[in-house]
Amino acid sequence: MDTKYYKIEEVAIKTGLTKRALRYYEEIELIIPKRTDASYRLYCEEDIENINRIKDLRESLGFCLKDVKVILDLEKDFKRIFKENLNDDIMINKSINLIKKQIASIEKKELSLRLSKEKFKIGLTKLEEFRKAKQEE
Amino acid sequence: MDTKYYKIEEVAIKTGLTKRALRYYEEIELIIPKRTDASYRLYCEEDIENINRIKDLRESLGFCLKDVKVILDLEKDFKRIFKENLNDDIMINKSINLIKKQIASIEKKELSLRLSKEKFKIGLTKLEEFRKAKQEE
DNA sequence: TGTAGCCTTGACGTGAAGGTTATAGTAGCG
DNA sequence: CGCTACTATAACCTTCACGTCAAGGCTACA
Repeated sequence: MDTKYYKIEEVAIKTGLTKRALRYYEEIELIIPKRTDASYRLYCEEDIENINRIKDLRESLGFCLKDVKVILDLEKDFKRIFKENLNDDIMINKSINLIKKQIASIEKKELSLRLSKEKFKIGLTKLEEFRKAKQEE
Repeated sequence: MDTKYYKIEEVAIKTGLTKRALRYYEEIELIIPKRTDASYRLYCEEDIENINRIKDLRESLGFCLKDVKVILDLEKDFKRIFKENLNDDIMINKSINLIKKQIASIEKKELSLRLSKEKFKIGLTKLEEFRKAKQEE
């Protein structure tokens, strides 16, 4: 496999994170890139996908990096189960339960968002009507 | 108006926040309760509504307290406009634009959540099928 | 009137998520 | 070979959102 690798600055530009953030993510074992002989970090495509995923989970959805780690670890287990055709009941059930929890947490957030949006939309309509009335005054 | 007022501990229990958090919210001018003569904090119903809103905006939606302040201030303006029947074009337009921004930001979050949930659901189905297949082995 | 159980204001501590600065190694180019 | 632009680690600094004492004031009730 001749996978393409990216150095830290390219990744920073591609993802919009800072180099410090990327190094920090390695510090907390969230994204661990390969290294060159001179120990330059080398990120592969999958790393970048995960970094974008992290950005989204944090910025849009308000997960902290600890939560994010749980999610990424879950997906890792997940891939291993299929790849290695594991027959580990305990692990499979653990993964299933964790996924269900994540889905429930997402659905809770979705509900909050819907309600919040409704509130704003009603306000918007009222304000626009108010403005129109004032203009016709 | 004989509004009901609550002391800090009652509010903490009612809202699930800590007393320290409530004091902090006052420190950053997010929720500023009235005071007794002995300067005990007295929260009214509207304060409590706002506190619950803050909880939701933060915990579920991942807004930081600064963002929350912008939103609450917006709602305050909003109420003033109607209550005082203001004819301040600039303020009305500012409010409308801010609300639109908030709605857009919420819709972005909704999209992220939908995608994230889809991903988990697909994974869940695959895992459950996998487990079933293993059990029948 | 005393005392238990609230409340107040400081002031310092803490964990998360990086920012910043300093010092030094490395890679490519003329 | 030297220069420039990258990279590395390490150490310290910052902001947010509170937690945690400490020292003292207020209130209700026996």
